[in-house]
Amino acid sequence: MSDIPETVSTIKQAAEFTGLSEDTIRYYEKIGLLPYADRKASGHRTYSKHQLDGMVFLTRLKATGMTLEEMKHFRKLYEMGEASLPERVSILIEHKNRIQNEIDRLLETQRMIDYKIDKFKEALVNPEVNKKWRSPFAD
Amino acid sequence: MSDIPETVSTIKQAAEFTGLSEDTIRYYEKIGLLPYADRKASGHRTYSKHQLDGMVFLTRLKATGMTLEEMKHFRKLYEMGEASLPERVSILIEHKNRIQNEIDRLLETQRMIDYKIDKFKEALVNPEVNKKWRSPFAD
DNA sequence: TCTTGACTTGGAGTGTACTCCAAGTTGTAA
DNA sequence: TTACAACTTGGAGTACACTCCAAGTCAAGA
Repeated sequence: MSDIPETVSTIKQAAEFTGLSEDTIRYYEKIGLLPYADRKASGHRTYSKHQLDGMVFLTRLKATGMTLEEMKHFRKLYEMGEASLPERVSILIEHKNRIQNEIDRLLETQRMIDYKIDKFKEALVNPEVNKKWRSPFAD
Repeated sequence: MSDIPETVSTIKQAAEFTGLSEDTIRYYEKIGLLPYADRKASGHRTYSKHQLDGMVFLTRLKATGMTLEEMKHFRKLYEMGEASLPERVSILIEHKNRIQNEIDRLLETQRMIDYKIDKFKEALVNPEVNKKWRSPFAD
């Protein structure tokens, strides 16, 4: 049952892999969203592949609207171990529902934009349309 | 060719209709995203139905990731009249594509969350799974 | 007329999430 | 060993989008 040695990355490589900036990674560690990273003798941070995967997971949650505070809470549950699994599942289900609502809103706005594009194109072909159909835009 | 009289709203009613706060509506006017509103003799703002529709359109663009600066640009084009129609169409098409990319990312994250939920549930039923499958999360 | 609530302005303050900087240390290649 | 890049820290600064406040004006009902 020995640990499989994992290749280890510098913060620069971690930034490249995750798409986060080095400053952002340090910032996430500073606010407690990422744990205090392993260090080389020099004090330089090192990251395992597993940790990089974790960071990518974070970027997904963030990109889908989860706040840093919510992610910190999720992380805290993770650190508490198996007992927190049910709550972690329910957080993920809740977040998935939020994503679904967001998708629905985006689709609706796409339909609205399509409608407007059609009207604009009509107005381009026949300027009279423009007189009858006033695009509602904040005037 | 007389103007159809439109019912006119106070800023409070505008806020209720659009979901924006009164402060936000004044802020949008202050930064030039909304034009200087019509006033009653008292100086109080008034809004037509058409203007309210325009504000709702703004909230849609905002909710789908357009920045206030981009919306200001779009508004400026609108004020320039018909000559700007082609650019307005291309901005909307571009924005629609951004929305599509966003939808794709959201769907992908949903699939990832489903995968994780499955794994969590397996771990709940059979704690041994938890030992073998380490959730990558920033550790 | 009095009171209460809605509205006005300019400007200051807030929350989120970074982003940058200075000053110092470490790693590597010539 | 001398460059020079990469890394470290704490803390300050920034961007965006509001949000709140004070001090004053206006409107409508009892």
